[in-house]
Amino acid sequence: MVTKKITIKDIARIAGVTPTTVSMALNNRPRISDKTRQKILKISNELNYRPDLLARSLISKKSYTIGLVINNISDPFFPELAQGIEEKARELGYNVILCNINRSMRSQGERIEMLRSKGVDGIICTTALVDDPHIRKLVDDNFPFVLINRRHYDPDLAGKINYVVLDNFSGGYTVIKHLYRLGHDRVAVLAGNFQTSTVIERNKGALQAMKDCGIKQSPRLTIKCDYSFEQAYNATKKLMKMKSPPTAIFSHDDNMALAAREAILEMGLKIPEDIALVGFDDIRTTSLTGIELTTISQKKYEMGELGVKILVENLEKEVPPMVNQLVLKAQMVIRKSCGYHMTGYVR
Amino acid sequence: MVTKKITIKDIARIAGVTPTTVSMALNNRPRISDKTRQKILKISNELNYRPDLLARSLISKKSYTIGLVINNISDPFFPELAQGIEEKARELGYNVILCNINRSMRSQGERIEMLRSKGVDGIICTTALVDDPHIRKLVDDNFPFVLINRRHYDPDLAGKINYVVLDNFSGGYTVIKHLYRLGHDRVAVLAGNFQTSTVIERNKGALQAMKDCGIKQSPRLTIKCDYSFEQAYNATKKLMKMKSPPTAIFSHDDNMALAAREAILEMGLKIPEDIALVGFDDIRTTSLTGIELTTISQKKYEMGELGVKILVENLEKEVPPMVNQLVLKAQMVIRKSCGYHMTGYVR
DNA sequence: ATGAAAGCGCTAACAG
DNA sequence: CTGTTAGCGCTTTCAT
Repeated sequence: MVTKKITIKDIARIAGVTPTTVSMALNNRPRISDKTRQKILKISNELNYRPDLLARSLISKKSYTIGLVINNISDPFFPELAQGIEEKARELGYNVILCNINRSMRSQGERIEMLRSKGVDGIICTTALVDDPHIRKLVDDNFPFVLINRRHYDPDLAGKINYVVLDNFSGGYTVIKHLYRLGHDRVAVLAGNFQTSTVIERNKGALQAMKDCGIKQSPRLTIKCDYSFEQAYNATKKLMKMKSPPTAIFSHDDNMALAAREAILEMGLKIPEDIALVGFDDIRTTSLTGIELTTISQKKYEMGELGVKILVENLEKEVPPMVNQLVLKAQMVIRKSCGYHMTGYVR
Repeated sequence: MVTKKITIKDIARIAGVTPTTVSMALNNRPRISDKTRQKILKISNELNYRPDLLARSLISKKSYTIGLVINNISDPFFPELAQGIEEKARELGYNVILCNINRSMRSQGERIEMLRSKGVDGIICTTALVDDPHIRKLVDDNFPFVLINRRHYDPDLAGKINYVVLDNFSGGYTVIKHLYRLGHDRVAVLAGNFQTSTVIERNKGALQAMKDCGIKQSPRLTIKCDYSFEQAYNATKKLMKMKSPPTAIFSHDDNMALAAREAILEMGLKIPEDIALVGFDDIRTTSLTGIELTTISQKKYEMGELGVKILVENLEKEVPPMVNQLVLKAQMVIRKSCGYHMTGYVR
């Protein structure tokens, strides 16, 4: 049995006042005499009083809790993001309910419903698809939320959704341009899920760069791997066995790039001598000696912080605040896997 | 403005019944005519009714939410653990509030209080110190909780605390024995925080193995690095500059081992030729080609699942269930960093 | 400066 | 089968 719960009634009884007074005293409201307040504070300390925030939320319609919807906390992109979110939320007085949806978009809807039922004040979603009906519903219901690393493409919703994203187009563009200048005009792309803005934009950027460089990309060189290590591994093996294999691989995330690396090394090939490799996200592992993956950096922690900041502004401003749509600049981290350190730019 | 909230009152009014009936119908209680139930269900669907779980919790004293206290979700040990926890919790009908306490034990107490105020049904704690007063308080209050990867040493509490841990003693023992058999009798230890059972036991195991092997360990070879990458990096540099440097390093976690690796490689030394290296935890990065760190495996996902399972059993059994203290077997993953593949066991 | 009464949304005990 | 009443713990008018 958990020890009996102390309520303001108990304190009131002991202090010889009413619950109202106790409530007022504990919430530092004015119009309570110092003497009474002190007495109440003392008793509440002695009894180890712990306010029931659920009861308070029932009245105030504020739970000071936000929901975080992510694919999978084990994907190395998310821990830092989640840390930024949790720590910023905490700083602003909020708790975070974590929801792993593991790629099942069906479950995304349920989880969002659950979060709303549990009274979260807002939601941070990192899993939205470009035509996601659940996101549309949130907008329709005027429920506060922010997308991180995702956009929604519905034109009706265009100006209404808060988001924090990297400039993914520019990221994809930069990578291909970089590779081209290093002499690569046959670049395979290991792509994520094409239902997400992230992938669509990275890919668009890549294609645009190819076009600008006069490369015509064979569709066979763009392979949908859905952010899966295994799929990327297998795809790479297949790519390298082609009659004329690519001379470089651009992976939509570092995790798949690491998978490609395993495949490549296992085949006895060398990075970057035999094949250049570029990732995306700049997860920690990429900087280790011997890995040294060229990649696009993402300030994951800061993105998390920003998302929370925007969300909480929405929650706490009386007037509906402006919609915030942040697009962070993409920056390339050049390491050894692209071969830059060996040759520099050819042209 | 968020769209006005639909309550059972609204449904009741429309259906021409009382809120009680609606409540009963929606909760699938017997004694409601099928006709009424159907009508109520239909209306509640049409109105997009979403039950207010906070209100329900206020009565039932159950929130179906558990608190997860960890140091830092960005530490690579935790994401998989958290995933196991979240997914198992979800399967059992619970949500998870994530609390990063980032090594500030002061904050641990506050976070636990906050979680309890928010009405969590139980707590999973991965940060407890061996004499942690907050844990003692939970026991005193009879509040349901489970430690993961931690034990508490208070003899009064010995039989009362649920936990899931690896056999850390055996882990430490195995590593040293392994290194000794490979010819290493001068092994440095990069240690975590000695206020945790994890570290105390890993170290005890290591010392016992040294004793059994007839090694007398210089205290200068055991260095407290507090699980910090930077501290481990610096410590390694210092170690390697000693007059007679160690021939092997045992790190209390993989993260510090990777730091040691960076330091070693930067100094132009080779692993394992110049120095053998063994980690702990078997995080993903360790298996990559070129890293190939020998380590002690931890089934992080499963530990998380087990923790939740034990906790929820505690929450849902009418009779106070047995205390569960699970000690999982430690298993070594031999890769290249210890040199086994080159020499095998000498004796 | 304090108290009395009402109610947040829901459920449970007891009637009818 | 359904309604009435009461109450979870807290806050919030409105009195006094």
